[in-house]
Amino acid sequence: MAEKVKTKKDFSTEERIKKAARKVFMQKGYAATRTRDIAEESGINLALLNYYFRSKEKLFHEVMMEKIQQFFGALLPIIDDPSTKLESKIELMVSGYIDMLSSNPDLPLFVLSEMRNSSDLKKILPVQKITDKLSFIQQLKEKRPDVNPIQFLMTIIGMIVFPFIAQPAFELILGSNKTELQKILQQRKKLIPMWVKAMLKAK
Amino acid sequence: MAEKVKTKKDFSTEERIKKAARKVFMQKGYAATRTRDIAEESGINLALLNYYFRSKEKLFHEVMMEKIQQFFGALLPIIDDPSTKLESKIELMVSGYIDMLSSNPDLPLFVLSEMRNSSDLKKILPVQKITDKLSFIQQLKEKRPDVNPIQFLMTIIGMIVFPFIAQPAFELILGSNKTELQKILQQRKKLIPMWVKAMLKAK
DNA sequence: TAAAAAATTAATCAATTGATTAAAACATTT
DNA sequence: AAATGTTTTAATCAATTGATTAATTTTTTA
Repeated sequence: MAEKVKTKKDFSTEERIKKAARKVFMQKGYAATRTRDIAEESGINLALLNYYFRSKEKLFHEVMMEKIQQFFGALLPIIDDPSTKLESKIELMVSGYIDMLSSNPDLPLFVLSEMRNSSDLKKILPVQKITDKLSFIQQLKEKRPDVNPIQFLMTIIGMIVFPFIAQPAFELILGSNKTELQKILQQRKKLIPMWVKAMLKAK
Repeated sequence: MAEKVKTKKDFSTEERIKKAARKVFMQKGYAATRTRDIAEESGINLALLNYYFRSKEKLFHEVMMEKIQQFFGALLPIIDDPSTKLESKIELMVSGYIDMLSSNPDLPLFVLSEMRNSSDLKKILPVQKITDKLSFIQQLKEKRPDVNPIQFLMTIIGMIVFPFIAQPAFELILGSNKTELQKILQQRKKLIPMWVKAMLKAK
């Protein structure tokens, strides 16, 4: 029941375990991960994992919260800023999100896979009542009142995120050429905004 | 070592196990699935699973091959038909794929998640040398020689598939309204082709 | 129908795995 | 330095899990 004691060195051990947990959980998912994998990856004794985090599930929960925040949170501040107009907002979110995902290519598949299971995690999502409040939604409604803004949101995010989710498949198509895929992802920073603008005009 | 004996009733038992395996594997993924789950789901004794399929992994492999075929195979015949021109090809693939995925909403996340692990599965993909042979790629090259056709392919498939992958997230946004999401997916049959045509013109 | 083969079951095994324990090593306080 | 508290370790536990076994029931063959 006693709370964890926070000493001066918040890094080391506890943080090393968490870092290893992030890596292993992200690569293999919750079910395929053994606590021994995490212990080995962080170079600590298995018992320390339970000493610091009580259980596999609790440790996972902490990592999952971080990753959900990272996945959804990176987008919200951009699309919710009322001071940037629609077109530059699109450029900002595409460019920013592609950069973030390039540094965390496993993030989307991890978050979306693990979301399906734990029903309690869904409740804690930072997605409460996005519907009308977001300035991005408002701006889409103004420009194209005839189309459900969710349709645009789905499409734009899908354009950005899907290449990361299907990365193994696309690497096969490209002859498992890793750098080629990187080049393509960078090109999309310009392509997607151009295409989205065309979409917004399409009748 | 002896091969499985194929009697007249290829359904029942063996097929019941496979059907249950499809359901449970698709819902929970390989690692989270216990053979006992499958046995229970199919109403058979646990030992029968090994009697018919030798191991969890072999059973999974059979299911996975099916699902890979279903996921990629449903697309190839449409986009590889040289007799349909680009625009109607787009309409066909969007409509057909949305229908197929509406009947199998777990398919994309399952296939793309499980692909990341088993490296041997990648080799057996029906994606060998898609690059130039596909008439769809050729047609894209003709219409827009300035853009890598993979960029279009990524985008179109992403538009179609992403809503299914992120379904739990979108259900939250829509207030976990299942029918609302169905309506949106049906609308996309017309929206996506319209948008893709606009993309193809965009400079 | 008797014998042989195939299908099914209950019980069990061995390995894995999350977690705990008790002792040891290390650090801090007095 | 002794006492106290904290961190780390090796060993072990109990539950789970994939798989097997040996016996039983059902089906097919002769």
